[in-house]
Amino acid sequence: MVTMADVARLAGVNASTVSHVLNGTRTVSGPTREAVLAAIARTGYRQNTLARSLARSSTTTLGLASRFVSNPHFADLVTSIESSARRAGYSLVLADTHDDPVEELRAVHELADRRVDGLLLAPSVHADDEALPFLERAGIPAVLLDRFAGSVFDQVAPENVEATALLTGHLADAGHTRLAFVAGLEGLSSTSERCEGFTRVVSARGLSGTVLDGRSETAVAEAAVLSAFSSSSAGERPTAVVVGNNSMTVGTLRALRTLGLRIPTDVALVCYDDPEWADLVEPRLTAIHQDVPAMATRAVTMILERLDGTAPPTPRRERIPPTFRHRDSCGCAGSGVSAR
Amino acid sequence: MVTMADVARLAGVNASTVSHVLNGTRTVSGPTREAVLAAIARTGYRQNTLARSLARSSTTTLGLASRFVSNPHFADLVTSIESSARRAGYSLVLADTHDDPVEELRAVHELADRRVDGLLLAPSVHADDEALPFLERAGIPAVLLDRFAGSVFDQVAPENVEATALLTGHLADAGHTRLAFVAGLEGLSSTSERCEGFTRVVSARGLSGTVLDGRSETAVAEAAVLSAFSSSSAGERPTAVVVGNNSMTVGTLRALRTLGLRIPTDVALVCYDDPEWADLVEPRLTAIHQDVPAMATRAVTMILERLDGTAPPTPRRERIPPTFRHRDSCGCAGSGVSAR
DNA sequence: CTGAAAGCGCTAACAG
DNA sequence: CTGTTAGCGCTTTCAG
Repeated sequence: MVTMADVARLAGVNASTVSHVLNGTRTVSGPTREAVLAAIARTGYRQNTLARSLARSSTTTLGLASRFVSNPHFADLVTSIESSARRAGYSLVLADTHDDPVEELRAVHELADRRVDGLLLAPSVHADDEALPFLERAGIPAVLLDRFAGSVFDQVAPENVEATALLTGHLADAGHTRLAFVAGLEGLSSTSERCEGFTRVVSARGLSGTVLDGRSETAVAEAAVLSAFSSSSAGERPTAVVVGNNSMTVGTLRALRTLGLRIPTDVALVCYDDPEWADLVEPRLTAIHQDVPAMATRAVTMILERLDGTAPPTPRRERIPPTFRHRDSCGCAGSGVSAR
Repeated sequence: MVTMADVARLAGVNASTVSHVLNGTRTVSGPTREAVLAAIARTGYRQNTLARSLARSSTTTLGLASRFVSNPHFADLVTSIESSARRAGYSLVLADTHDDPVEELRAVHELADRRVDGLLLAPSVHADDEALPFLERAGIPAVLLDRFAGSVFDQVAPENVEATALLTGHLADAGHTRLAFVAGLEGLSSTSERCEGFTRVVSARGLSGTVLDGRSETAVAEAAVLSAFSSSSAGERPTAVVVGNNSMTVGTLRALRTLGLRIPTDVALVCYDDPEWADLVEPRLTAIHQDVPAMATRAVTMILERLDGTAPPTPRRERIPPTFRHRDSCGCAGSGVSAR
């Protein structure tokens, strides 16, 4: 690879001059600049970001640590983050946390070792134990994504409690009295918040509410629903179910089909998260749609503000409001009226 | 941040010794190693990958350049690549090509500037013009993913021609004579190959085959199908359609529903790509399922072999065989028999 | 307006 | 078994 020194030699100038024309960091005379540019063109010189980063102790890189696999929003998330990041001149490095504290710590270490300027983290269940303290100690600016944890970093997540309460209330309004909730991975703030929304409505209205553990996974949710619905007689089983997220909705649908239960006739269904195919299935799914791109770009903005010092001194906690998509799977009177 | 020199000082040794215990690159006496390790623990020292990479001229980083947005396989792809990469000790840096030659070149430059050791690229339509020659000139090991382009790099992609021919033949076997094909972005090898599979069967059997341009996008496909099916009378319009990929399947389904056409009664449907929800819609989709994780891990293996010199001198071109998932949307006699 | 020189934090001969 | 000494390729004072 051709280096800056090579270019300098060819242009008959000092390396520092080459650096300065490249970075526009001091005024360079017309002819000199031309010579340098010519030499660059002739040699096909490309700056070595590594050396540059080392010298400036800044990498213009953002790290994203999140669970990759079985995260339905992952593609959206990465796409939005990458584009806002690179609009600001930053690259993106990834590390998978697997939603496991050990892997998460490894991921965060890895990113820290690569000296990312800032870090976006979807905190795992026990992020407060190791990962967050490490980041704080290391002084790495971070924003927490999708879930809340600790209190020293900026956080941005969708609103969960009210949204799930809305979903639950919607079923109750339609006359259902025996409800089930398919819950996500235990310990995540998103899980407990959605659970809270469900429980709140159930107790406020004196309904019966069963919470099933779907562990945020398709297969687990499928098994949980299968066993819950097949073990109870038709007169006792829930007549409506609220699903806690995307992947578990897939599992729930599979389970109900296996059981031969029709939606919404035999059991009504509503879900947190609005998959791309929500309006393609029969019946179309009534769902809470979260604005992943908004959350992603907001997170990037927050981290950039931390980096350039324009952020407020105290950590921010923000909620992105989701929207209700009223379709047919709820089986309520007004079903089929709105939204696509 | 604490540096290696700090650790060395604290341990009462030379920096090189610290380096060697960290890398296991020469034998260090028990006590010395202990001292170093203790110092590392006490200081919370973390290696600076930047400096290390600069000194070793190797970053143990792989770059992935691909279209992010509206790539249904993206999440799978990244997940698989990241995990195989990090099993081998490599990190992953991303850059979005947007499937546009200009953005692609920018992406590739960016990755090159970061001195990735190897590059995985889903080549855009005109990758041969700029991006590939650049990589070749720069001597950056690369493997092409998902589509073929040029002939100097290793390539791995799903089989397209036979798979699409199979899909088309399946419809023909069921008695359809007027077929339509919703094609992807023009210029991609995957598009032309799938088109070829369709066309081959259509002409071999003397059928009528219309090719619609869906540009690999949901909305475009939707519009194309909408206009094609509404402009022709019931007696002339295709009775079966083959869709070229995932995103366009969504568009096609939406269009058919808008038109009030029932599947498979009014029009039979089969598609290349097997979305997660293929068995959740009514009717369940008959589809070609490609093994994205297999392709991803194979690509990583190939690049690693290039890096450690175990790869054959001549570029490899490999196909990952997809599988046929026979479900109900084809409406053929045997429908509903197999697969979930 | 431009050159010289010191360093960023680490690795890797080269000595001993 | 361990210390010294050059770099890796760039940025950035400091002079001039």
